[in-house]
Amino acid sequence: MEAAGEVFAQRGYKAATIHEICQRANVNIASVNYHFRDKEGLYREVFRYAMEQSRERYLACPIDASEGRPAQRLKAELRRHLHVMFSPNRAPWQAMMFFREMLEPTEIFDSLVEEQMRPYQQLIESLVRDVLGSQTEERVVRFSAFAALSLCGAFHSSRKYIEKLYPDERFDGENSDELAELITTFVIGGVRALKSSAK
Amino acid sequence: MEAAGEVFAQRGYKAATIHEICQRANVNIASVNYHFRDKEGLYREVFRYAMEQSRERYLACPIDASEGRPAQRLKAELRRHLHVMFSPNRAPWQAMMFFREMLEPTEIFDSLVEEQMRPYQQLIESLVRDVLGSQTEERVVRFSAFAALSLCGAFHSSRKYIEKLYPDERFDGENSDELAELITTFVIGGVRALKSSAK
Amino acid sequence: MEAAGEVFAQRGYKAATIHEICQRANVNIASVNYHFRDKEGLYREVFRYAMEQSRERYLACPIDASEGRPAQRLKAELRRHLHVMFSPNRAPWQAMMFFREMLEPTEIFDSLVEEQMRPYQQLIESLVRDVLGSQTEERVVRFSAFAALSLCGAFHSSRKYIEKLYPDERFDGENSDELAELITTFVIGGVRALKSSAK
Amino acid sequence: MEAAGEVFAQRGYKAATIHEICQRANVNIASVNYHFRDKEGLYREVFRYAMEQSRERYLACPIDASEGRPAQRLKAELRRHLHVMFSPNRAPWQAMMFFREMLEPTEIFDSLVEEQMRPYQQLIESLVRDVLGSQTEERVVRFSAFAALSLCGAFHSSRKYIEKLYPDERFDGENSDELAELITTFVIGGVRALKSSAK
DNA sequence: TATGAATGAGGGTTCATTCAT
DNA sequence: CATGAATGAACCCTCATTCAT
Repeated sequence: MEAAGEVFAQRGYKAATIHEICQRANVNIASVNYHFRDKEGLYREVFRYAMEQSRERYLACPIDASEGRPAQRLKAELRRHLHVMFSPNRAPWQAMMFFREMLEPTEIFDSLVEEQMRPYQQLIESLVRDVLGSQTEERVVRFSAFAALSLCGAFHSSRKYIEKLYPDERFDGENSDELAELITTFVIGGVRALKSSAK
Repeated sequence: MEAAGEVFAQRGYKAATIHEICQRANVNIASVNYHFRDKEGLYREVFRYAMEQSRERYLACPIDASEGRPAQRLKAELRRHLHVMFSPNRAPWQAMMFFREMLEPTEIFDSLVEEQMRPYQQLIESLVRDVLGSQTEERVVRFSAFAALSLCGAFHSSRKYIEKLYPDERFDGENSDELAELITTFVIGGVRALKSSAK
Repeated sequence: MEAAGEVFAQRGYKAATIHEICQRANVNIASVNYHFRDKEGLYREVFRYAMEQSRERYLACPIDASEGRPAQRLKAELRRHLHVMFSPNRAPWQAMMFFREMLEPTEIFDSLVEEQMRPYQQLIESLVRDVLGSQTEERVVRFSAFAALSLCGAFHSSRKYIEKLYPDERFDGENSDELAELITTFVIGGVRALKSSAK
Repeated sequence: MEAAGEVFAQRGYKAATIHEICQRANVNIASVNYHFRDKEGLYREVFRYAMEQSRERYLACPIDASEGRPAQRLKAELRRHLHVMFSPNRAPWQAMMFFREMLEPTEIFDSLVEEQMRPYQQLIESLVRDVLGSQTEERVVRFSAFAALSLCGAFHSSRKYIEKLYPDERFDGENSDELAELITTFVIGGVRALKSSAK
């Protein structure tokens, strides 16, 4: 029944109907109320499932370099992040659900932030801090980490827009490596520029 | 009836009810069908209205620098962009509607892209091209322009998320100037890094 | 505004909308309520108008023979009746409205019966009585008159059905004369058969 | 829920409300949409049901004479037809629905004609042909068959009109036998008259 | 545990009518 | 007289939920 997430992702919580969900899963409509008590219960469960899978995915794809110069380590981690995000065997609905929660947070948003996003955000922050030096203003570190991640996310969430804007260009999974190179280079450049200007 | 956009932005097209819309506007429910024929007609009209306002806002805030070094001109334009986006008297629902269209495009999305976003995208591209040099690969120019704009957008659209992540930090309109400084510095750094690596 | 009858005839009283009516007549919707007070008021007026026109039409097409043998006179009158009914310049909606009233009588039905149908029915009855002889049972006379008229009406009201049943046959206005010949012959034959059996 | 046909027959498809239907049947309004998907779905089903019942009714009332002279056989069949139509335990709404379809055909009308009416029409035609002789013009046969059946139908569908016209006379089920005698005599007379004139 | 039937709340839409201009 | 705007009632339909089997 986890494929019900597709519907939630595609339509949003309110617009998604358990009718469509159960039809895709070839189960009875009433079973939703039996197993999850509520439509909301189903949503919560699907969300938990998505977070779990997301965590596993990061664990399954280990950090490929914990050594090297700080900038190289940040680059490597961002490359991994992009790789996971654009992974072809990753259901695209999971990212969609996360995005929806950011636009209109429900009560579940808290757990998403705390359990999933903050830890990763802090990992990126530490890598950024290594690049910028330990005595850098915390604000700048946070800004950089957020900028780096949101940039990665933007290329994923705005796929449809980019497709429409540049029909002959491709900034998606098909040439994910080249995209990763562009993004990481850009981010590192941005981070270093902040380092220089902070002096 | 333009304040109906708030509901569309907050709830999404399907989940928004004309009941709530008309209640906020203190008008009869049936008036929607009279004036706009449809719920969809109302949505279209609200969207047009948002685009119109957005255009006016950019015209009202004149470009503050058409001279100076290329990087300075790009910085100035991004600063203006951020200033317009975080403008306190700007209804926050407009950005929200645009964002929703990017996530799940309707038939309206085309006009949004062509009339509103592509022209501005091209303006940024030309500024980026000035920084990178005219013989830069088109792909890199496009990437940089999109990255710059999406970075600005990210700090606006993820306000709630940032608030939750860093309750004591502020990356929003209240200190928009400082944010603009960080973003523009980051972007210029990123663009320059691409320039260097492309050689 | 008399062309509004078309809508009433085509859709029925309830299903007809004054919107469609006023659109066809190129007038304002509110004018209906101004001139006729009600939708029902409009209907009544249109009905009156139809009855008036129907009367005029019969007067305009005078009885072509008041002499000859009784059977010939009945035949002549039925031929005239069919001729009027299938008259090409006669709006088909008038018959339709009358038929609708027969299926679901409203308060206007009474006046239709008394002012319009009963007089004509009595005219046919008298012609039938001439054929059958004056001492014929009243019941038989009435039956024959009704049968004759309803037979004429059936070929008009069931046009669509006949078209579907016999796509290559035509029992309508285009060869109204031949149809009249068939019907009148049939009716006279029927009436005479009743005369014989009554003995 | 088959008693919903009463409402459709009385009011017509558009004017009939599922509210009234469900109230009569003492069921929830939404159940219509659950079982028949649509108001139209309900209509279709009710119509099918009516046709089914109509067929059964004819089977239940066996042909009472397959021998005798041709005119006697036609008479017998018409008598049976009238008997079925005026059968006291026959819901009057079924004829009404058929009649409505003839006046304003919907997409259902086709199946009504093909499955129900054409076969019976052809039966009557063959009986008429026996009376008239096999080398009679097809057109005359068709005309006679239609005239015979529409005459039977007219006395049923115009009951209310006849009641108003002759309040003290009765041409309905109560003395159905006498009516049948009148009609069949009339029809045979008409058919024979056509036979004579065709020579 | 699973399923088909039933239900009530709520949503969008239509439409006749009224009102102010 | 004419008209555009506004309104409330009513209708069909969807959908989450409950219930009996």
